[in-house]
Amino acid sequence: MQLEVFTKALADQTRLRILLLLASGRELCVCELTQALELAQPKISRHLAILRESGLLQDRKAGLWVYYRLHPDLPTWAGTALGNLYSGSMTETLFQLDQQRLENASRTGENCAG
Amino acid sequence: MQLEVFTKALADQTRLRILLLLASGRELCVCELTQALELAQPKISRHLAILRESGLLQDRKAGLWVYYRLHPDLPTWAGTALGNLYSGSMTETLFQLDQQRLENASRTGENCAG
DNA sequence: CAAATATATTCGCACAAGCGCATATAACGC
DNA sequence: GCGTTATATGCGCTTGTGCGAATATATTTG
Repeated sequence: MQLEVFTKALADQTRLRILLLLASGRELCVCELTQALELAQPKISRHLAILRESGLLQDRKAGLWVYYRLHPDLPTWAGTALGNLYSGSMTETLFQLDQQRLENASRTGENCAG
Repeated sequence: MQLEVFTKALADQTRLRILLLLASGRELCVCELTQALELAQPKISRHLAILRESGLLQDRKAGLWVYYRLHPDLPTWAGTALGNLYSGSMTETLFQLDQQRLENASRTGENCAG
């Protein structure tokens, strides 16, 4: 993982929001992300593709769904840096709401044909 | 310090190189940075201005020189994240050479009318 | 095979960002 | 005040980047 690739991947709000939801090591499918971020699906998919091609995320297909998680080969410094950014996100409403909507969606299990 | 401001500030190679040289808490003047990065002075100055306006750096004028350092009000998570990126930079020649050229310049004290 | 659902991709566009070059500003020494 | 050194800024240009809207590709179900 090249440092500049890493920082450029973080430099977009949508990608940052996605990464913070995955920072804990959690695995999420595209529709869960669209619900949590309340953004159009093509937009999410395009940014997920960028993160995958940058080596930050790994995807796993399961039937109709595609699950994304932090890439297991991510170097330690990168994972740790993400954790620091997660700390920094605690004071910003935007990111907090993402987390809440994610919890709500996975608790109620609503849609994604789930 | 807003998370997105922070990540966007890091998303340029020149700014990343500057920040990694300052990550230790060290204070450097513009001419030391131009020597270490081997880049044109106006380019360095413009990126320093971006980092200052983003709240990442603080400047201090001393006669003919302007010294830059990490902004003292930078939140803990930001400083720690920079430290992690510094770890990530250890495997990349580009950043290593910056550090070496900086050491050489400050050891020999060459120029900057020094 | 058809319909439905989940995800990915293409396209044209608008805007942001970085660049080189020239020049402006500021502080110092004589 | 004048020249010199250090730093900052303005300008035109080119490239990159994100966007919305439409469409394409899978996979499942009936």
